[in-house]
Amino acid sequence: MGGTDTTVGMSLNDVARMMRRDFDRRAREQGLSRARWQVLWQLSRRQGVHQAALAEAMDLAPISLTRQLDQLEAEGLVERRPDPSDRRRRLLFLTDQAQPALERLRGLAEQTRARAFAGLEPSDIDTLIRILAAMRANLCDRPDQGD
Amino acid sequence: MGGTDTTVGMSLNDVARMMRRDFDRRAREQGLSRARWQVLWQLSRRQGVHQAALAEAMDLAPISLTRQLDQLEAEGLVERRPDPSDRRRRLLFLTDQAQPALERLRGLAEQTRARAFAGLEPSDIDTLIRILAAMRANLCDRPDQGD
DNA sequence: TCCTTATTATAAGCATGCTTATAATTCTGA
DNA sequence: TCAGAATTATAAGCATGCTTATAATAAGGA
Repeated sequence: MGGTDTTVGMSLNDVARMMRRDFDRRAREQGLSRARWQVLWQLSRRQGVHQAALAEAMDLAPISLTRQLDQLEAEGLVERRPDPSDRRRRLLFLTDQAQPALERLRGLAEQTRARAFAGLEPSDIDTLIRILAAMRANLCDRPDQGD
Repeated sequence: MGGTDTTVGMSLNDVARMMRRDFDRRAREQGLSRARWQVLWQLSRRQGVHQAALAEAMDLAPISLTRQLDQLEAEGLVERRPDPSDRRRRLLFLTDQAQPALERLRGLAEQTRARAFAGLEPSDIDTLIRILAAMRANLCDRPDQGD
């Protein structure tokens, strides 16, 4: 019993789900979900990465990325090219089509962000960013870590 | 372009997912997932509520709760009783079996919580709780809310 | 060299959230 | 009173995360 109520974790999860829902409602008409947009977003700053590295950067199981990439490739937003130096790998690139979609969805994300943080002090948001970074580091993938 | 990077929302989502994963790994051997435990947890403080009200309290779509309750009922942890005053409703109660499961899983949640917040100041955690409460209020279900 | 182990991508199948649709019941207002 | 609207629970089917398993390839050590 560390003192703090375990509900902090539940709240965090709830708020994340509510933001996801808000964004996905906005993005519905655009035909791109939050999850797929996030892949494009990450990829835009790591062109030429291979799938395992991108999955690690996003703290996602590689297989969770595979299906998103299948769809994004089918829609012509992402291209997979063989890696000449390692035939197991496939390198990832955005296509020209991806750029406008990225910008459009960035605008929607900003709307969700603005709604979620309405009325909060900028210093609070900075604190939140700092706390989340620390938590991410704490949780970064080592399955067997006790109390 | 509101100034703040949209990645705050993505980080929040990532961290929530990482906590969920950490908890579910611990809980696997107990046979109860985080989602179902959370239903028990909320129910323990609202015995006799009907499903729509519980869903609203958890900011969940009612149907999302239905399936969890189906399973919890099948496992003997939850009981649904007809509401004599409204035949559409079914009132929810924990069974005696639920209490030990609740306690066990509360311990696991505390482990995940401790890992996630390791090294953070208690004042930071208080700030986080306050920020999350404000965000939840901002996001509370009114689908059409722009920038 | 060649056998063993690790890495990469993927497949299969589960968990849990969602939207949309439906049936039963209740409420409401002419 | 009774027809139409709202509420409650549920079903069907999709999205997206996971674990576990598999096939191809690479790397490393006797």
